[in-house]
Amino acid sequence: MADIIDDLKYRGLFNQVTDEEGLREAMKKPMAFYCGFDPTADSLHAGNLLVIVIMMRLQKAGHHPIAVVGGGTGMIGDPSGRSSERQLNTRETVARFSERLKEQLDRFLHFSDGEATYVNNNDWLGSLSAIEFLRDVGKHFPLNYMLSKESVQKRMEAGISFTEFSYMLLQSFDYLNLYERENCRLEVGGSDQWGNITAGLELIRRKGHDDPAFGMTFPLITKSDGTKFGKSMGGAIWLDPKKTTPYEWYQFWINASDDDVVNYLKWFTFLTKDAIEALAEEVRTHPEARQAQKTLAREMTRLVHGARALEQAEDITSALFSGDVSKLTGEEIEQGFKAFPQYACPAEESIQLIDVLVNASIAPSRRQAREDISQGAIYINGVRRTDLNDALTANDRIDGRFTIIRRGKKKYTLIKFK
RNA sequence: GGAGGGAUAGCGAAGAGGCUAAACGCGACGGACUGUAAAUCCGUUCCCUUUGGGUUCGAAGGUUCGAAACCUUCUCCCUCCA
Repeated sequence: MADIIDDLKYRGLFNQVTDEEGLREAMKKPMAFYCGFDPTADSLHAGNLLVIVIMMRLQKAGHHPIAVVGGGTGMIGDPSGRSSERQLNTRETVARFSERLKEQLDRFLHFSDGEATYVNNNDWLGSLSAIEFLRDVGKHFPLNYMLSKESVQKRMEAGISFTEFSYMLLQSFDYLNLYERENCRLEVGGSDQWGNITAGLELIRRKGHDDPAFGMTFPLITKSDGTKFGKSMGGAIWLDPKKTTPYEWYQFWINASDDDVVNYLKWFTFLTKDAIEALAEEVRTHPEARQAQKTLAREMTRLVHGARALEQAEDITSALFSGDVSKLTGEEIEQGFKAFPQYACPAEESIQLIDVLVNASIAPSRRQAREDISQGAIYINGVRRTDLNDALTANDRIDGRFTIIRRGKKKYTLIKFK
């Protein structure tokens, strides 16, 4: 097995480490490491996946992952990388989010069979009294040290509450706890976590622990065009199939630009260096074949949603992008179109196309519907319709039940007749 | 408390009595091209079947044949002085 740190460096996932030589030495033996996840939503998103995959890499290299869900710190809010104060969530919300994250993380790291450990820092932070905290943690941090942190500095102008200011102490207390209870020797995180990680190491040192502990960060990833990674059509890309269907997930990755796709392969897949370099060569020589994008989409969909969902996503993709949806059977449509908006329509003899578009929310207004039709944006079962007075009839129903309407290049809506 | 400046379509920003459903830029959406890419080009972007109609320019009143534009009051924002 190649050196994990070298592998991370190759993949562009290495930002900085507190003591590289020391860590390399320590990693010759299996070690426990941790990474935190903030319960700020009811699902992890594509950006979080990077962190998960990095944990999996370390796990594959023989180390033991501890995933910490911030049920306690999530009550406070991490100021790192943020320009304004966080809106606090209720106790119930944080608890619910935490539970979701645990379920999602389990699928990748496998807590149940002991391959990884799950903890919620609410377990120790929730019952911690203010007095204890100030005596046992706060006493070890000079105010100057805290004030000089970048996360705090950046907020001095815009304002920062005492609550968020204190956040770093809570996270360092996490590390101390894991160090003492789980023999955890490494904390990893995005580069914005450097301040919090080093604060943890500081606390461990000041508590008189000699056994070395480490911190390592990876860069915050960006797209080549400078826009934020992990967004599509304004919305975030989630791991939860109810929020982002496997088909949408597959589409998100296959739409990666040539400039980004090789990076994504390095960051998110477990393909070897040789395999990645071969695909990079493909991008250079045969960009139109989009081998790299296809491989990426396949890998990511299999990883997150499994082989069966991948198969479905590929089936839907080929039907939709060949434009030949009319060949699909009723069964296939029922399976495949779960990913798309649907509209139940009364099965009348004939319905004005414009009315259908508006009723099914494909167009926001009749005026817009007319415009779409006349501009050639509307396809019924794969066939363009440009007549404003066109109507849907029984002939337009596949299997007597379905009509597939496409607006623009790839927005599909399934009309179900009943 | 005093003195000014501002509020215009998703956002930014023109307009200072009729030629304004409101320039321009961005965004968004369509189309062409293409590789489900990028770039580019073209079109649309308040609502309604119309070279036509309706409802808009912070809110409410008023002046006028006619107001986003003028007056009054109110609400909110910003700057300066205390």
